[in-house]
Amino acid sequence: MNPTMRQLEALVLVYRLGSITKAAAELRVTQSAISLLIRQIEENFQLKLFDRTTRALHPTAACREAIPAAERILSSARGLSQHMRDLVEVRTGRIAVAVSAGVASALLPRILARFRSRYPEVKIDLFDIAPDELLPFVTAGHAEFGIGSFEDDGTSEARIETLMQTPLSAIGVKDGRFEKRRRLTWADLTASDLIAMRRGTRIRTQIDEALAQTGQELKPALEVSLITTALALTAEGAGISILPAHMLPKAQFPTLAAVPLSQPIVNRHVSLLSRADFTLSPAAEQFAEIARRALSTK
Amino acid sequence: MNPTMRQLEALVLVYRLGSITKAAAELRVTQSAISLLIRQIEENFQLKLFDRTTRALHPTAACREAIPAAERILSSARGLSQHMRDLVEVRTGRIAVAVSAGVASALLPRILARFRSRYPEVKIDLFDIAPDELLPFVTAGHAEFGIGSFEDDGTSEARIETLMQTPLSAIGVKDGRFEKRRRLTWADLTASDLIAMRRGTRIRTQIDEALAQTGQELKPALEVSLITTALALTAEGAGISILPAHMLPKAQFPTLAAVPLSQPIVNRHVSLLSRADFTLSPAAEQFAEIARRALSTK
DNA sequence: CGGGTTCATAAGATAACCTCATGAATTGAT
DNA sequence: ATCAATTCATGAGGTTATCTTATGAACCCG
Repeated sequence: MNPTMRQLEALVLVYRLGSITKAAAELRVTQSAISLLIRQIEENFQLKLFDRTTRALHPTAACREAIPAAERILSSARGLSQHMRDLVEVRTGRIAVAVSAGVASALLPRILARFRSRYPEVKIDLFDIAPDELLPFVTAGHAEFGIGSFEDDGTSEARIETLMQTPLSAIGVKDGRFEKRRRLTWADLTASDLIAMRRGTRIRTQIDEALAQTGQELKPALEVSLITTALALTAEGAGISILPAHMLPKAQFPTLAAVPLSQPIVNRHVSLLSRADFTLSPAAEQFAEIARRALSTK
Repeated sequence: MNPTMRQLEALVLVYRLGSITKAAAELRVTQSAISLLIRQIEENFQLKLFDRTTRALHPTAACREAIPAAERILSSARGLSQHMRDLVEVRTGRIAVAVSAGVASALLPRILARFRSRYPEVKIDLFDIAPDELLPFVTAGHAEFGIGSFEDDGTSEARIETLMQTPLSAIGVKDGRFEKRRRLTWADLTASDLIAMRRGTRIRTQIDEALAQTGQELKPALEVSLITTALALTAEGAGISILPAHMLPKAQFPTLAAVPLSQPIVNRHVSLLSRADFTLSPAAEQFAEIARRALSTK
């Protein structure tokens, strides 16, 4: 029969303190409890571990052989507990996060900075992938959760929480007038050169569908694949980009401003995606919480 | 709080089998017992270890981190149990034995051979020391027990058990007549050249005291310090040695024979000496047992 | 949709564990 | 030498842990 932790604890402590009474005091139990534990472990092993007169207490050879093993076991158990506590208190851990490219460049840096300053010990595996990949990637378990814009396709495998919702905006060069506008309509843009995402991308599809419902149509001068391309072109004066406001990283493009578009207002969601049937690790939970705060106060 | 062995056992088994029910079957308890153990360890750690729907069971990241540690702990515990069992069953161990020189050469070889063939895994530290050293050596804890001839000085620290008792004998060369004698008296020897241990040795002291009580006196032609010297001299025809019969190793001196001396009979004891307040290890116990049998049947 | 499977949970039984009270042996001080 | 103090052992009794039984809920599969 295997010894219990309690028995090993008693064994080591009695050995170290050379006394049942002292060991009992250390463990905050009565002397008879320890006396019993020692007897139990001796019965388990069918072996005397201490030669004890009423006065003195001497470990036997067998005891001396057992002590190192017992100490190893106890310290491993304590180490395990400590490690688990560290995980709970996010002093250690590793999380895998998937983000769509747009989120990665515009929103993630701030979230990441906050998280890393708060929980510097946690390792982060960052996967910046195409928006369409987000859902399967997380569902397959490659990442604990994902942040980005994607369709809720209704499969119950995923837990989806909307973190922020920003209107599609016109992004143009600050010229003293443009950035003062509180609002623009789609119709206001007909005279301008427009830069939009290529047909087939999620953003573009959403725009086209929304405009079609109001009998309008987007006629971009330029179509691009990457958000940063659009922004760079706009910054160079090539035209006005049509993008969700949150996708403009202000630090990176200080000369640009975003003005919300109305009639119709087309909202883009940024959501947090995770597997419905899996608990987030404490570290991931904290990451999600920081993402929530960073994006909701915006 | 530290996890219990039982909890770790359940954790590892559930992880390995991917099922609470199967783990329960393996441990011969009900499913609910395991369910409870898992919940307990989760509460201890304040951490989900398995994401479980009613159907499936998935280890969390924390669980995967815990498993190796848990397995180490369990296998150490089993290793410890195994080691203790090996000690009990004398499949391993190490014993320190002290013997006086006379015993070492004449009696020990046979005991040792038997013990080693029966318990080949046990390491033996053999100390062949002067008879006077035997008691302090064992009392000081340098050897688990000793075998030899010594005075029982009455201090209760030692446990003394007489293993054999042999009369002092005349040891001479087999010449067709000498070895046929069943018995000789001390008086019979007055005409012969006698070889005895030097004055001051225990054997000699005992002889002198016993003879003095019957008004006799030993007048050796030669006095030596070592038993083998006496035997070698006798074998070379230098005279008759006066020694306990058991001190003649027959294999080593095939030409010699021992004839008990009477009037008076002077008995020498060979005893097993151990510390009264210490338990013998299982290996030592077996060694003592073999010594007992080897010497009593003689 | 119903039988079969798996996990969760509540209640009760059993076993493990601890405390309390007491005794025996030994030490050390008077 | 005697007596108080210390230390360990042990038996009785209560508390806590642990297991079983019984049942329910969720899910899968045919």
